[in-house]
Amino acid sequence: LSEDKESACTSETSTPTAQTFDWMKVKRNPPKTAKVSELGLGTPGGLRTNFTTRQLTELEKEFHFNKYLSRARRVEIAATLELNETQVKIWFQNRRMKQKKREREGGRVPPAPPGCP
Amino acid sequence: VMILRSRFLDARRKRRNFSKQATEILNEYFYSHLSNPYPSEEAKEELAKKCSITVSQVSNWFGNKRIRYKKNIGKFQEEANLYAAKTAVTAAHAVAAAVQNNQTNSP
DNA sequence: GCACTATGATTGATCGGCGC
DNA sequence: TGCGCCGATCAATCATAGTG
Repeated sequence: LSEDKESACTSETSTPTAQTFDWMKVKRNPPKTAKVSELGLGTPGGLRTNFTTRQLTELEKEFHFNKYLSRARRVEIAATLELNETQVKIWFQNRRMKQKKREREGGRVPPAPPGCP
Repeated sequence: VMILRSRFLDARRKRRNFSKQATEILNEYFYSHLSNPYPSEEAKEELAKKCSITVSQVSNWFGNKRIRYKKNIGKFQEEANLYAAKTAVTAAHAVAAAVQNNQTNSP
């Protein structure tokens, strides 16, 4: 028994469909990615950092060893890979979710399709 | 640097577009819930079954749809009206049925 | 065949809620 | 009051499929 009460800008003059609901206005704050050196160096804030192959490889390796990181380990990895502790923390969180997703609905459907080019 | 791209030449590859009817079902839901196009987990499962795709694919579809829709509402206006009309017909049938029922049950 | 657009998937990061 | 985590979502991008 739940109803959505989204606000709508009813500027309709002839078109029944043309409302702007709140979800269409949602805007995310830009990433605050600072960096190891908190002074304006390295990553220009507001950009989605692209991890290098080396960083991803190391993170992946660590993940297989531990699904969760201790504060100390996080600091080490962040320093080694030149990333924020936050970035490492977020990476692990996303990685765990990815893992869960695979286990959940990725448990099958690998049979060899009959169609062959 | 460019080699970094080849790093993930993994899954995104072989991509299949969903069937015409699957897209039809997803769009119907999207436009009939345009005020709040966020299907619940249960709704996603139901849509996934009807469309013969996974729940994740349903989530991806709605995620992409919402972002792309609000990015350029005008571009989807035609599509929006199309599905709005479609659901309107359904509603009309319901109303007609109600009226019929009402007339036969009015002393 | 090739340029351009439509579309499904991936992913670093954000948002709101929860537990400690 | 703050922090880490979860679940969902955002937003930008990648690579491919479809269209002209």
